[in-house]
Order: sequence, then C-alpha cells, then structure tokens
Amino acid sequence: MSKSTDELFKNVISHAKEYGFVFPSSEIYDGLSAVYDYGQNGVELKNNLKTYWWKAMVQMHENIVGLDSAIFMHPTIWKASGHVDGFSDPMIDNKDSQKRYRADQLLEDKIARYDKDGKTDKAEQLQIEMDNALKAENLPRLRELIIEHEIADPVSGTRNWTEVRQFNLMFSTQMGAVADDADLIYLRPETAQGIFVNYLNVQKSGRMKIPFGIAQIGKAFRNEVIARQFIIRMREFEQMEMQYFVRPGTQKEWFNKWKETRLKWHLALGTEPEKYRYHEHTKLAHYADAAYDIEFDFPFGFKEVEGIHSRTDFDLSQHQKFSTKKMQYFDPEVDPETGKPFGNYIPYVIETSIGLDRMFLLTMINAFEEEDLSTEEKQDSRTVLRLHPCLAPVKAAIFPLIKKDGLPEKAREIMDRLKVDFNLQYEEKDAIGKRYRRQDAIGTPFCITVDHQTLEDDTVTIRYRDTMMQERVNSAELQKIIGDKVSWRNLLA
RNA sequence: GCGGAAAUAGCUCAGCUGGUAGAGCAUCAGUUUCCCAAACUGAAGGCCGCGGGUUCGAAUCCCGUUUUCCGCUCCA
Repeated sequence: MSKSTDELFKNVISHAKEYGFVFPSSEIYDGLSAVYDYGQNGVELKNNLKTYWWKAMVQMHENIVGLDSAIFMHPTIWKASGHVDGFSDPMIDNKDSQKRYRADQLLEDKIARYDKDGKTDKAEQLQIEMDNALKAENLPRLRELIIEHEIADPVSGTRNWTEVRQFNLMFSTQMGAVADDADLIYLRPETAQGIFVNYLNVQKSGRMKIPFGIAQIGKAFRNEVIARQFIIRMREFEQMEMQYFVRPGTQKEWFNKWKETRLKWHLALGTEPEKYRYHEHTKLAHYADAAYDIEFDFPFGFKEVEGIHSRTDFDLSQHQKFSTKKMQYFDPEVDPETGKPFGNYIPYVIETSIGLDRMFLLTMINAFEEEDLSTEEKQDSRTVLRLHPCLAPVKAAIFPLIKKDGLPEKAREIMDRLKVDFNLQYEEKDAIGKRYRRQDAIGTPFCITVDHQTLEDDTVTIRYRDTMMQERVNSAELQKIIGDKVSWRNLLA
C-alpha cells in the first residue's frame, strides 16, 4: 500500500467517525472487536444503498420478489447446508513455521506412521485416546497427545505448538429459557438459507414460474478468526442477496446474465470502470459449479464486494434430504425437443450476494475528496463527499443568509414545504461559506440560501456541491429541481 | 493465531532524561451581516485505552490486558 492510498483510507475512516457515518461499537467500553455502528449520516447512506438495490432487483423485475426471513433458523438447516461439519475442526498452529494444521489430522498421520513402523500397540492406543478426546471435545488433551507423541511440524521440524482451538465460524446461542432443555441454535452465517427453505412457500403463494428470484436484505454473523480493515470484515454484517431459480441446464446462461447485470448496477453510480474487476474462483466451494466475484480497488487492493455464484441444486437437494420434504418444482412448459412438459425437477440456483457494508465503504472511498481551492492570495481547501444525489444522506440544506430581518422565518417556511419529500437540514450558525463547507463534508448536493431578495420576489440561490456554482431560482421550482436530481430514475431508468 | 506498530479533547497531533495536560481545527453562547473554511469576545470539553507494578511522585519506566492499523495466516 502506498503512502498516499494508506493516507486516503485513514482519512476516510476519521471522516466517517467525525461526521457521524460510522462509529466503533461500544466505544466507551473500549470497543468490541470488528463490530461497528452506523451514525446519523451513515444510516441514511446505508438505507439509500438498500433502496437502490431493492428497487433495481425487486421493483424492476416482475419475476423477483422480496423476503425477510428470521435470523434464527432450525439448527438442522446448518447441517444440511454444510456449515456445521464444514467448519468445526480442532486447529493448531506451529509458532515457528506459522502454519496451521488440523489437530486430528496430525495425530492420524502419526498413527499411520506407528502402523508402518510396526508399532501397532502404540497406534491403537493413540487412536483410542484421540477418539475419546475428540468425542469429549477435550482440546487441551489433543494438544497433550501431540506433545506426548513428539509430533513435529513437517515444515519447520519444531514442536513449538499453540493451544488447540475449535474453529467454527458460526455464533451459537441457546433457545429456551432453561439452558438444560435448550437447543443449540446458530445466528445465520448467510442469509441465503432463509431463501432456500422458503422457496416453495414463495413460489406457491406468489404463483411464481421459473425462472424467478427471491431477494433479501439482512444481517448475518460470522465469528471470524481475525477481522480487520475497518468495515471490510465484520462479525456482524449485512448482506443483500438474490437467489434466482432456473431450469437445470440453463444455469450458465443465467449466470452470465447476472454477472453482467450486477456489474452494471455498480457502474451506474458513476464509478470509473477501472475500479472494478471480475475475479473467477478456480477453487470452487462445495455447492458451486461456477463463481465470480466483483472486486473493487480499495486503497489496500482489490477486494470482493459481491459474489455471483452458480450454486447448482446443492442447497435445495440437501434440504430435501434433511427435511424429507419434496423441494421439486413442476414445470408445465413444454420442452420443444420432447413435446412434453419439463415436469418435476429441483431448480438450479444462481446467487448474487453483495456485502452492504463493503458497498458502503467503497461508496465513501469513491466519494471522498480533499480538494485544493487555493488561489494566489489565499490557501484554501475543502473536504467533499461526491456522493450520487440519490445516495446522499441529506438532500438539501436551507440557510438564511443572516439570522435576522425575517430571513430565518422565510427559510423555515421553505423548509416546511420541502421536508415531506426530502431529508433536509436547516442551519443558521456561522458564516455562509462555512455552512456550505460543512454540507460538502457530508455530501449534501444542494444548499439553498434565503437572502433579502427572497423577501421581495421569492427567489433563492441554489448552490451545487460539485461545482460550487450558484443559481437564482424561484422557490416554487425547488421541489422539481431537487426532485429531478435525487430521483431513482437517474439510476434505474 | 504469529510478528511489528500505535492508543493523550470530537478530529489531527505536541508533551525532552519521571514533577500533577497543551496547540490547531471542530463544538457551544454572544458580537459581526459579510454568498464559499480558519474575523472578534467568552465558554465547555481529558480517570493521557484499562488494570497492576516500580517510585516521595508515572501520560512518561516495567508487566499484563483491550482495541486499532500493517505483514503473514485464515476466509467453509
């Protein structure tokens, strides 16, 4: 990371805090690792990003509908999805090589070696002890066995081991007031499963025909081993996901379509295309037959913002198996090749999944600019967030030029007329220039100033954030001028 | 998790070899009425991240801890 981009990232983080976008969680208690809160401006920007996504995905597509499923779900769902078994291994690190191993695998290797050397007694005994320790989830005992049997790291050759730790990315809690009777339940590590387990409910109640999609915005939780780089990797985060159910065999085509559609959504905000790239997964997850990430060029390098995955029928088939409920869809459409309906099948799924918090961060980074306005006479600069007007937390600020002569009253009157439609701010403190700069810092696209002339002819000046230029307009036109600029039509039409 | 660095006012930071906390900006109240920051007067704001130790005395030295950043690792 170069010095200037490092600086940029730091400045964005301080700016986010100073202007009420993002605060560290529980800050007065020293914070909580990798958890953040959104402040008064942050929540507006975040809500606007959600609206943009929801409108683009749900409202603009007749065959995509929304869903809001619960965070708590039946524990078996996570067995079916592979989250329970796939990520609950006892791990141990070697401090010298800094490599991480599965503790049970190291012991298995040792057992195999004992067998090979003809020390079957030792092999059997170790096998029993290891099985007992695993069954009892006795992690310290696993470490003792590794030490006792003098297992060395194949890389460093040393026996400088850390503690054995259980890695499970899922947070768990108890359901039911009495802990003894309670079932262990998990906070969802992804929102996708809520869609899969409801897909037939939605399909039947909404009379959906394949292909169709279900979209959801919601919180997910992952107990990351390490979480860093501000809001890039958080333990509690928000996803915007859409699962698109298609006829088997057509997944490639839909995958490509969504891959393109989703990138366009990003670029519509005005970001330079060079800031984005696709990244193809070569090592595919257990559920996928194709996977691309949309990556953004953050100050610390390209990082995933959104994933487009072809999940096959893995999830639905797994749920059919675990729940013993049929997950099939009857497709009445006639197959031109056979002349018969396509009939019953488990649909294939294309997933688009975007990290809202990452989207938020990249929006801030993109918008943030420290602009040098110096002239020969005077040094000057301003910090401006060049947010798309649709995304700006505050759409317009209304100022009386001075706070007497009836100007504040007039300004309030104009504000009252507009505040039903737009999120506005009123300010009368400090010199007018200072107020303009304050609004620049939170990305407000318009500042409306009421002056003495307003009292005579009802005109005001409207000052534009990006150009700093001013125009005098009739106050009756404000509704339309602001409305046109902040309309979702600019992004969706 | 390993290694490195850091934590002092809302923000950016100063505070020397230990002697009881400071600036700029921001904030608040007033003055000014000036259409693009930093005009004038005044005010508020800090358990110097937290806990322990050394010392007559710790923001400063030592230990622990938490949080953050960087590199490696991990990312089903």
